[in-house]
Amino acid sequence: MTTATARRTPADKHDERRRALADSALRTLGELGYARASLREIANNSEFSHGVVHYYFQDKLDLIVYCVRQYKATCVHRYDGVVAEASTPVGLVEAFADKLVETIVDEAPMHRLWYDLRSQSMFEESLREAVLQIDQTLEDMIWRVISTYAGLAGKEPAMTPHVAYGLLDGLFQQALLGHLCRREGVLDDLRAQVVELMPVLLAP
Amino acid sequence: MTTATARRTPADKHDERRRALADSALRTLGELGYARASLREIANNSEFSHGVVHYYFQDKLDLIVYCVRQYKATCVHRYDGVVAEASTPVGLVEAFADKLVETIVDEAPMHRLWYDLRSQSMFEESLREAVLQIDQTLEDMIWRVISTYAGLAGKEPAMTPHVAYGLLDGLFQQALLGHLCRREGVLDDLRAQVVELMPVLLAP
DNA sequence: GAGTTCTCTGGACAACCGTCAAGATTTTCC
DNA sequence: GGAAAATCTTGACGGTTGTCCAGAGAACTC
Repeated sequence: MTTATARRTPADKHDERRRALADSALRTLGELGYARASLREIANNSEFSHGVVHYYFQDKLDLIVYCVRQYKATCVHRYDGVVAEASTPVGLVEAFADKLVETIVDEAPMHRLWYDLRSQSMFEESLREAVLQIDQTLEDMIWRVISTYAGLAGKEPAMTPHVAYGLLDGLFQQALLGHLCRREGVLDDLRAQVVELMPVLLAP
Repeated sequence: MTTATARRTPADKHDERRRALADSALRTLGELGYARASLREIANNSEFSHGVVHYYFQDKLDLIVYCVRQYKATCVHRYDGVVAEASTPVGLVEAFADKLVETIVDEAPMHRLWYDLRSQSMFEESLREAVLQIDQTLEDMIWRVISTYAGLAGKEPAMTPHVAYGLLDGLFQQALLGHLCRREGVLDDLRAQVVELMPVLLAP
C-alpha cells in the first residue's frame, strides 16, 4: 500500500495475473508453436509453476484462446499511426509498407503463432470463434488503411474489405515464411510488392 | 505371378508399400492435422500395424515429409486440363475459378493439411525444404494458368509469379477457412473474386 | 523342402502430456 | 495477531506418444 498503483481490487489483480501468465505463454507459444508448447514449458519460461495454470485458466484451450485474444488487442492498432500521420497517398503507402516490413522483423514469432492457430482452427472447431473474430479485426485494421488511402487519392476502393485483406495477407504470409527461412531480399520485395499492389486496390 | 502387373522388383514393392502407407497416413493427417495425428492413429486407419511405420520410414517426420511430397505429386497437375482446353480469356478464367471452388469442396482436408504443414515449417526447420519445394511447384502451377491467360488475352502479366501466387493463395486460404466454418456463399464469393482479380494481374 | 531374407506384429520402454488435489505459503480482513 | 481467504507449489495420476525390439510369419532362393 505504499504506492499509488496499489488501488486495485482483487478481481483486478486476478485479471492482471492472467495477463502476466498469458504474456509469458505467448512468448513460449511464439517460439514453439501451438502443438509443442506444453503447459510445463510455458510455466518454466515464466515466474510461475506449472500447476498455477489451472488456477487461472480452465484448461489449456482456455489459456490459448485467452492468449490469442490478448495478442489481438496489442496488435490491432499497429497501423493507426500510419493512418493518422499520412498526408499524401504515396506517403501512406510507403509508411504502410515500411510498417509491414517492421512487423515481420520485430514480431515474426507472434505472427507465425497466429498462422499456426488459424491453421489449427481448420481442424479444431473450438478455436474457430476466436480465430474468426481476430481475422475480422485484422480485416478492419487493413480496411482503415485502404479507405484512408482511397480518400487521400480521391478515389474509391475497387474491392471489398475481405478481398483486400485476403490479398495482402497472402503476400504477408509469403514474406514471413521467406524471412524465417532467411531468404535474401524478401523484406525489400514485400515493400515493393505492397507499393505496387496498393494502387491496384483502387478504382481507376 | 499370374498377372502382367507382377513384374516388379523387390525395390518396387518396397516403394509401393511406402506409397500405400503414406496414402493411408494422408487421410488421417487430413482429418486430424499434423500435431494430433499419432502414428498409432495413422496405422489404425490403415491395413498395417503401428510398428510397421518404422520399417518403412525412419521416424515420424520422415513419414510426414514423404506424405507431403506424395500429395504434391497428385496435386500439381490439377489445373492442366483447364489450361489445355481454354480457348478464350474469359473461358479460362471461369474454368479456373470453377476448378478452385471444386478443389475446396473435394479436397478441403488435404488443403488444410497443407496449410498446417506450411505453418509448422515456420517453427520446424526440418520441414522447410519440402515446404519450399512444394510452394514453388504450386507457384509454377498457378503461373502456367496466368501466362496462358495472358497469351489468350494478348497481354503481358503485370506481376511476378511469386506475387500472383501469393495473392491467389491468400484468397484461397480465406475461402477454405470460410468453407470449413460452413459459411454461406464463400464458394460463390471465391469464384467471383477470382474472376474479378485475374484481369488485374495483366498489364493494361 | 530347407534355409535365408524380407516383412510384419504386438508388446514394452521411457518420456511426456493435461489435469488434479492436498497442503504450504501468502495476503486480506476484522 | 489471528482467522479466513487467496494464491501457489509440489507431487501424483492415468493416458498417450515415438521408438525400439524379439520373434512370428511370409516370400523367395537354391
